[in-house]
Amino acid sequence: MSRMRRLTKNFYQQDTFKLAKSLLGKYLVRKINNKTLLGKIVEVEAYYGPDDLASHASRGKTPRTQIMFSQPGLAYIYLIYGMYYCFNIVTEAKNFPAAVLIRALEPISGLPQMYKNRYLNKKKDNFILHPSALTNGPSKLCQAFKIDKKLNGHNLITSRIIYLAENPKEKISANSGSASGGKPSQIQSAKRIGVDYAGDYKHKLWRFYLKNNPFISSK
DNA sequence: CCTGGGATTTTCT
DNA sequence: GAAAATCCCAGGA
Repeated sequence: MSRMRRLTKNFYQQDTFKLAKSLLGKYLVRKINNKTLLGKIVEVEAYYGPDDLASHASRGKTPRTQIMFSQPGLAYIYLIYGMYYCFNIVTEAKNFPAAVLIRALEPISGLPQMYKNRYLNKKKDNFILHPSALTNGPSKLCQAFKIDKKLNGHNLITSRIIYLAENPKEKISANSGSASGGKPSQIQSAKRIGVDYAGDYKHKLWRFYLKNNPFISSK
């Protein structure tokens, strides 16, 4: 793994949809007890503005959603279905609520720890599973990377324990899957998952993923 | 391949 | 009190 470079403030100041697509191929870095977990982002969803009925912010500023109205580059993490977390990156200037949900990663390093984080206390045979099962869903990747509400509001631009990075060699366009000279991955747009209640907004093609990537959560 | 139900608790009505 | 930006497992085709 060649040198990683942390993404800085200006990266997060792009508009939400550009940022969502730019995130594909970037890396999530998580430090726990001096050890590093690393995953490549392969699937995201945008939640945009006060009118987006799929967004928590469509019901206004509340104790939970106030972070979405905050500055770009913060982590928005919430509990879902009583037992899972989802990890988002806040976008857009203050008072305009928007965020990008990270839906799937390709696990890059620290896989043994990810297995532990996902399957501790469960009677699964860890090593039968394909590695994609570690992080091919928004709450799976939170388990694997030990992301929970303690990190809500964390600043990804300055944090030493959770942040985003890029590999300068992959600057133009992300490569998916194997490293051996593949063509640049294409970005596929699709409907967002699990938002059937969102009226017209359920049809928006605001999910983005790397085409044919084996680590996405769904086609 | 697909469909349906249970887990579990915060959040907002 | 209902719903939720999910996951996992069982059962049927």
